[in-house]
Amino acid sequence: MRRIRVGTTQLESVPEPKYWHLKTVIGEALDSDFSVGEILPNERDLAARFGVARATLRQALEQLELEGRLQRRRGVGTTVAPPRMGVEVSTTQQAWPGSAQDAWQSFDCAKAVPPAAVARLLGTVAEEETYTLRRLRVTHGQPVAAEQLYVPAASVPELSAIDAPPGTARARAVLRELQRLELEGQDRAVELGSARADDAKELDRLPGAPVLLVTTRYFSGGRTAAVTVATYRADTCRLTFGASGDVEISHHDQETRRAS
Amino acid sequence: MRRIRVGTTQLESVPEPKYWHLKTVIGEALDSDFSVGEILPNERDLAARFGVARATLRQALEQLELEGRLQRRRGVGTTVAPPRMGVEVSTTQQAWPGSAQDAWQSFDCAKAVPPAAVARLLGTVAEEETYTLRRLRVTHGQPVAAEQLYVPAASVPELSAIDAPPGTARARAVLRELQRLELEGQDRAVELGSARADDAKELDRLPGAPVLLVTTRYFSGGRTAAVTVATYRADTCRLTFGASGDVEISHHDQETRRAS
DNA sequence: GAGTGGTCTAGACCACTTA
DNA sequence: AAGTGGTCTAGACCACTCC
Repeated sequence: MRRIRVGTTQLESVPEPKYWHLKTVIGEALDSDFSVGEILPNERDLAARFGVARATLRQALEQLELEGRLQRRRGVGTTVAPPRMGVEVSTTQQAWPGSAQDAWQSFDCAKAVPPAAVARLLGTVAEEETYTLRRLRVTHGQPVAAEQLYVPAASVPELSAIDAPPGTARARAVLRELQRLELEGQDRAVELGSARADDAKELDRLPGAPVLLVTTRYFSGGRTAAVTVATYRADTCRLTFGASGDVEISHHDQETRRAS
Repeated sequence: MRRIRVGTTQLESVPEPKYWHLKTVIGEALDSDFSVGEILPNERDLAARFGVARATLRQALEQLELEGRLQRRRGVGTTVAPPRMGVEVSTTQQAWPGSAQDAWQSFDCAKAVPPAAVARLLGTVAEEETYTLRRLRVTHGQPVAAEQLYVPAASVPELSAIDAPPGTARARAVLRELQRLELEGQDRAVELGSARADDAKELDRLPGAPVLLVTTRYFSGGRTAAVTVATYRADTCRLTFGASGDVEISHHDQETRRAS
């Protein structure tokens, strides 16, 4: 976009996009001139101040929000976000969901046909209904993840569908039955996704917000006995595997000064 | 945006954004009418076909790309992306970087002052120089991750700076010294980030592209002996922790059909 | 040079929160 | 009612790839 000239000789072309440059400038300002929770000037003011269109300014803010440095709320404003919180995901010794106090609160259970992708993981035949629990993970008073737990009826044979009506009671019953099985192993995958409408609502985000999808398989009796798909807010969470949850990490400045 | 009316009574307001609806429609079309690698019509055509502005159409495509369903390349076009590849990140038994064939190829090593965030993890004093290796991870012929490895000089006391000049030779020397230490434990964190310019270039993406940052700490002698920050392409990678790397997972359809 | 996706503009209106 | 961020438009030009 800008071209640097010395005399009349064009030395270097700098096609660095405006929004990228803006992001850098604002990012540095956040480090030096703002503190956590502070509100920024509104987008129209900022755009005018930097002499760019609002759409361009927004592109920069979007990136900063993606990196967890800003928080924007419609009707309210843009604030400086606190550092991402470390959310433990590993649990060194493997355990069924619902064991002990694992920071999740169940609040619904129905029988439903799982998405094709989940059915494939479970190894169930298409259209087969499974228990489908819904749980929410709350940390420091903030909802950080919504989870869908899929348990084929075959995994909990002693649970009759008549035991409890759909709802929290049945959710507890399913989790209780799972504890009785021997957990032979588990498996995790993390990928980027965008929030479905229902997850977004529970996580207090807009639909389509970037999220980290954590898919876990639980093995028992030589089969996949259960599968969970957890949707973590990507803006506020850093998933930790091990004991690093208590350490402050911030990737705000990634540049490295070279020496030799 | 659209309002559904029966007679003159407004029954339900559907403020679902256009781009969100578009994303759904195109997503379904991808499942039924397109196969992996196929090229879509260009953005101007698509926008006209759906009767929206190009910016709106792009918002939908951006989301689909974020979810790993599309691949867009400037000057070329938009193609249907293959399912994300599972990339093993855990290594069940812990090991130093560079041990055995771990799919990483080192190609540089310099001494430099690490970013403040990394220095904090290492527990080094500010401005202290550390060995700074750069590695690339290639899977199926595709670069999937770029990594920065930080090793304080104190961790490899037997390595004299004069041993080897900066470059691949010194990189090998540092890794070799690390193997001689006893690894007492390691630690991982995963979070969302955007690609720095240098990483983006090596990963064949534009700067700012969404990436998964994997930060690993290696413990030895009661200290943090090394830290790595790996930048994985979020569009093409699914990080796996365990043995699930070989299984096909696709989160294209997440909807669940309810029953009871 | 033609065609693609990437950037940018200057407006408009909408949905939401707060006072 | 005022002010915020979210959505959308209709254009323009740029950087890149490929023929």
